Amino acid sequence: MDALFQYFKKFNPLSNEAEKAIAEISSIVTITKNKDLQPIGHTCKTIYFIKKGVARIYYFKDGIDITERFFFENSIIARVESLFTGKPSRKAIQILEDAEIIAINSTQLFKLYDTFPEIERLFRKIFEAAYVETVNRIEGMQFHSAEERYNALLNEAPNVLMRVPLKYVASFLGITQVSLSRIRGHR
Amino acid sequence: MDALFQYFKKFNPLSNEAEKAIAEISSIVTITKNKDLQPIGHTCKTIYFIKKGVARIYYFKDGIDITERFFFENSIIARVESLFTGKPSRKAIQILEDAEIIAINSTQLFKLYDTFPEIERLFRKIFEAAYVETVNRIEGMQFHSAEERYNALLNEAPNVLMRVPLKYVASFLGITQVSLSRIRGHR
DNA sequence: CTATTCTTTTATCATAAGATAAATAATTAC
DNA sequence: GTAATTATTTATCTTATGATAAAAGAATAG
Repeated sequence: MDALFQYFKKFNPLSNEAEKAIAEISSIVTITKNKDLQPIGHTCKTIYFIKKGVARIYYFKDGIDITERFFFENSIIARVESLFTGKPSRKAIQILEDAEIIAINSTQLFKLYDTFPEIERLFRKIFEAAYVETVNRIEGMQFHSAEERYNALLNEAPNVLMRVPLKYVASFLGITQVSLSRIRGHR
Repeated sequence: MDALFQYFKKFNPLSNEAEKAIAEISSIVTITKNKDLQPIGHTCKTIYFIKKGVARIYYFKDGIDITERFFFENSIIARVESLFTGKPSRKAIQILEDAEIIAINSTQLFKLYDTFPEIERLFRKIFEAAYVETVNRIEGMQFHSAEERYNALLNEAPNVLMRVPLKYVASFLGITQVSLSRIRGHR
């Protein structure tokens, strides 16, 4: 649990009572490679924090498996388009390396917002930062060739390429696996 | 100002005092077509609400003008990657139709968060919704041909195509103006 | 109202990436 | 440790989109 509170400190340090309140609505989950942490079609009622392992959010478009994003140690995962709307998600969370995860019950968390403004502020800041990342990602997707996007990934997040099967990286970059392979063989 | 408070109601209704506090840090701006509401390089210290008019956020990549997003009546604009990080923005906000805009001083707004948790909650929800939109947009960008993206825009936001010069739409879709023109002539 | 500028379309050619198939290479299961 | 499965690469062919140039059309300024 300590890793989580360390992570929180970067956004908004919490009082002991607030930490305790979050600990009470959280649990530790260990889950093995290739398992789905959350399936497609379920409404997201949990915010996850990865202590160890790798995960991705993925969905199917016209029967093709598409990776929306990868997640590594010390980050928060949630299918926000479900979490914030209450609608079922068309996306799943899959574990790509055996993982140790902290699961925070979001229904109870949102209730804590009323009694602990500091918790509301914390998660406001966490999701503001995630929003910024997403906006920046759009910038990287507009008007860049597949090769440029691959090279950017190689520079900015080489761990993705080292820890994740390329077939998942391809759809994340918005190209086919074959194209990715071609690009990697530079031309 | 009323249009703004009507808009807020959809997210989190405010007390009269909170509305008054926001009114005090806001001002009305009228600005004409083609003007920049905020230039590139400035740090975003204002959250705008469009009462009337159209705007876009744009930036230059390798000297090419790229539209990140369009904004119409009854929506909030801010260059969040600057607003939430305090760093200067590489993006500008340009007015595409003579506009009437409410400008909220974000520095003062963020101070109000301490005295009015309801205001913090309101903007948390506004930006959560904006975050969800952005996540959904990424989905539309992965693995879709330019033609599919054009048709999606035509269905989901025909007002963009009716009120905005096509040269700006092209970069928004991630294609050249010439390609867009070709697609519009269906092939 | 005319000239100038800006926007959109059309045309041609070049190229990056898709589709499909098949060959290697690497993992996993037994 | 071997077979079976899964992942990656290589090859060929096709197609969508980029780049460039030029023409047509629309908007704006004087």
